[in-house]
Amino acid sequence: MKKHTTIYDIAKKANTSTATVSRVLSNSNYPVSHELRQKIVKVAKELNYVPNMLGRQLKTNNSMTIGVIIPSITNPFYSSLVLGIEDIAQSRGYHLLLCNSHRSPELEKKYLKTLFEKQVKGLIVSSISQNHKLLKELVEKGLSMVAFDQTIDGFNSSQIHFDFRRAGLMAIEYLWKKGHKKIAFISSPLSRPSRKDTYKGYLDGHKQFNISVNKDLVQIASREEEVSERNYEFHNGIEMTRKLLKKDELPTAIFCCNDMTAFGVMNELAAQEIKVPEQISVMGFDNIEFAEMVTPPLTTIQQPDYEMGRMACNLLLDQLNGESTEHVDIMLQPRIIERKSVQ
Amino acid sequence: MKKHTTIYDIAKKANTSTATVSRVLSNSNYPVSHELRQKIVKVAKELNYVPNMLGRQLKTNNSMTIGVIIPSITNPFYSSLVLGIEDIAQSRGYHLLLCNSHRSPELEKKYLKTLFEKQVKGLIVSSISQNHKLLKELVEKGLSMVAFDQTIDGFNSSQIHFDFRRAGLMAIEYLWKKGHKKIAFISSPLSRPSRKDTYKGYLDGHKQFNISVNKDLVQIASREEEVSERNYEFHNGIEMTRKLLKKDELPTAIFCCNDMTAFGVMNELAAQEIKVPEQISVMGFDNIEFAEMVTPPLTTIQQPDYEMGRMACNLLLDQLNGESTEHVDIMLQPRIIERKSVQ
DNA sequence: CTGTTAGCGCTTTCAC
DNA sequence: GTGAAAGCGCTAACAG
Repeated sequence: MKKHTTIYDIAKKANTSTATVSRVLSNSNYPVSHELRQKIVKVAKELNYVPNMLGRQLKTNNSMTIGVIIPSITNPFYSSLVLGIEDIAQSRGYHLLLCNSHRSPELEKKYLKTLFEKQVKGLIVSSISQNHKLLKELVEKGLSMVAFDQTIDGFNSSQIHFDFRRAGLMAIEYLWKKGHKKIAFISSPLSRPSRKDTYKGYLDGHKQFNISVNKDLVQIASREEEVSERNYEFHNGIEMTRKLLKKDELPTAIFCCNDMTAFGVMNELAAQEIKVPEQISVMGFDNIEFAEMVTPPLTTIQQPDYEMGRMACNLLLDQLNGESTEHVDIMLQPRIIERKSVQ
Repeated sequence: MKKHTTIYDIAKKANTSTATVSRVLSNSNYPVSHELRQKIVKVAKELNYVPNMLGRQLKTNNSMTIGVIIPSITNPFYSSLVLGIEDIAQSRGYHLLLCNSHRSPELEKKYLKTLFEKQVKGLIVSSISQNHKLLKELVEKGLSMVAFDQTIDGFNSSQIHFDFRRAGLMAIEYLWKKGHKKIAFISSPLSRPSRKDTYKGYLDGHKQFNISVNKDLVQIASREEEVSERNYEFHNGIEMTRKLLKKDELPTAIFCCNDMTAFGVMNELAAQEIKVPEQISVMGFDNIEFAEMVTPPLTTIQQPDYEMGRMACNLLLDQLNGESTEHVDIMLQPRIIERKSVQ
């Protein structure tokens, strides 16, 4: 584990200056004679030179690294999102610092700080915190960011939204057209704006199609997710279904706040020997990869996770590179994916 | 987006030197008088100081960042692994650079190089490349690494293995004890040592329990996964099941190389109206989160993904911090998770 | 305790 | 085309 060779070593051996070596080895388009150039490249190879990017980064104040903060990579929605982000980042020469906030505002805050200290200039974040003071501060200090899921107003930053409210409405419309009038809603707590909007859409749909809302059919968890809990959504789906099935009036269809919850619902229905979709239809939300893998394959609403990731990253990098200074606000539209869980 | 304040600014305003400021602000245990210390902290706050870690990193030659290279974060096995890694990294003050190799040796190589240039001193890798020349070079140059899945010999690095061969054997033993004698094996290509070992275990089991191996029951994909293909394992499971069901002799149980493949198998069986487990039992491998969410819940072999991630990261960081210089080789043992897909 | 100073490895004026 | 030299922001001898 000896000393690494630096451009200084190369300059010495090639009888030239560090300036010229730098010009050649950093692919600058600064003119350097062909012979010298070749010599430098040759010597660099001989000495087994590996550039130390920290030097460059310190000098140029550009770390070519972006940060990503999400609740948990274990959630397939986020893993697809991150894959999309990383694919673009990689193709444009950036690396990606991954941070799982575990839905903890404290952790999120810590990450925000340390990423910024590491000179991350671009951030893609699905913020859990209600308090955007720090985020705002950082943006003022020069951080570029693209936000997901949550409307963060009051400062300049691009945002990618998904029309949850419309999605909720579309779900009800779809179910209503299939003849359903007793449609349950099963959800984890409405602690995120996205969930609230989905629920609003559910209500919108009832109004629009003149279906009365039966409170017994709305089962929203009151208990918040524990930070370290695994498979929370799934288990909550089970729990809420049990509650639902104890009520006097049973639904003919269940609309779930996400696919994992829907899996829990289907699981409990199967346990109680209720056939999906023959006796009760189930509709999910997200269209994660597994939605097509369960039996019956889940009818759901697509959130274009991978594409959202790519889009977010391109947006961010354009912004970072000054290729586009204006901040965009994108509202992606839902699409229903018909499979077999709704009849 | 003005100039950031540096320790120099603080030193000036607090009438002291950068050395002292650094001592205070970097939590060094170097003695500094209480008054001066307080003053520095106060001024730092006033000036809204944010340390620039690049300076420190360049100086100390320690980036407090580790790299992770995996095939794809979209695979739930890897996302749990990465979560485990990140949880430990975070708790020990490190950040994590995530790289998806997409099973491309070229991409893997590129990541290896760029990570090293970024002064990443620790790496956790599930290598796809057969050629470990570069990896070896980097380790010689001072990179610490922990490898997964693949035996990389010839140089010092910790490795975490899983006993795939024994797992294969255990699966057959389990199935045999349930009375199965016609056990199919469905797998993606045996391009990774882990898969080969699983298959060896399958054969071991047949030998041990005196079951003759019927080649018709062994369906291993010949077509390699395309780099950008999504849900490959799932679709391969479907495809191989179709092939299998065309044969004269049908199995009473199917052992799959991983859970995703098992989902494909179950899906196709359902499509052909074959009941699981009444008519054919299905056994998976990995115990990803979704294994308990499908219907029927999948009986499978546990690979302790999250724990492996934590372990790998702790190992790596101990090594980096010189807390343990010896390189460990760990072989984790399989455990059968009984659910409902085997009868 | 405190300050001076010399870099870490690289880029980038600026002068030649 | 080329090189000298001044830093980027920070830490760590070393001297006092």
